[in-house]
Amino acid sequence: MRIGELATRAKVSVRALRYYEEQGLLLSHRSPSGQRHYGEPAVDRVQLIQDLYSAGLTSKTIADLLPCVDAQVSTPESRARLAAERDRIDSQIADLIQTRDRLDAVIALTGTQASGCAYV
Amino acid sequence: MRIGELATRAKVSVRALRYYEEQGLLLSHRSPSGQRHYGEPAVDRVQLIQDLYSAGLTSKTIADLLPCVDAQVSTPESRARLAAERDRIDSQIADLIQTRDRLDAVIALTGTQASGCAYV
DNA sequence: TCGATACCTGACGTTGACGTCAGACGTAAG
DNA sequence: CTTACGTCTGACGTCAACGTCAGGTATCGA
Repeated sequence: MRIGELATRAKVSVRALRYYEEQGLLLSHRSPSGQRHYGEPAVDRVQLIQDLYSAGLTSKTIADLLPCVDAQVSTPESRARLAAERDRIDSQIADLIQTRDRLDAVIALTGTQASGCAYV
Repeated sequence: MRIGELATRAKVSVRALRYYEEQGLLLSHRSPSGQRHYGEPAVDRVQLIQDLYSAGLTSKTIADLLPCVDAQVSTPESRARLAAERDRIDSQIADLIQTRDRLDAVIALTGTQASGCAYV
């Protein structure tokens, strides 16, 4: 498929896909005229890239780690890197849960007021 | 305390504190010469602000919601806003857990290789 | 064959949360 | 009183992940 279709199916912009390629996260076959073509697995890969981005990983980190995901091989360094990122995400989850609970408490408190309006 | 001490104790930069004030997230008493002074609760407040930032809230959103936290009062709109942000954080947590598990799987796979080095 | 899209490569613009620097004033220790 | 450090207000710089625009080429349905 071409870049437009991949963008639609993976729900990202065409610009984002070109950016991923620029960062070495996504490969494409080029037609003789230079247009990018992708296989089916590209859809999942883009999704994975998005997930890693939204988990707070940077392009460079993703570029470092994706080869491990691809080849399912790792050097001692990349294993450490993977574990470090996993731990970072773990503590990020813990922080988020704390913040969510704090928001919940606020909601509960402000909810107890009958109408709870500031200018009653 | 003055801004430098607050920065140290809350582990943020002086610049960040001035930025928070600029965004309406943090108040200060000014000495006659114009220097900022803070009370003890400011330390916790800065921590809360940081938590909300790292949960993905924007300055404006935080500025909208902090009055509810302070006064423990809310309008119907702010209650909806609080709930919306809470739900966003919830799904963010779910996404992070998925990504973490995916990383775990990768670690498990690459770990099975005895030494797992790419250039064995 | 022709027009409507889709795609290409630069390259500059955007946004948020600060970093950093300049130039001037405040404050505390000796 | 001086010296050194803390603080002040602008105001420009930064960085990542794209958005957007310009000018030209490709592809495809009718």
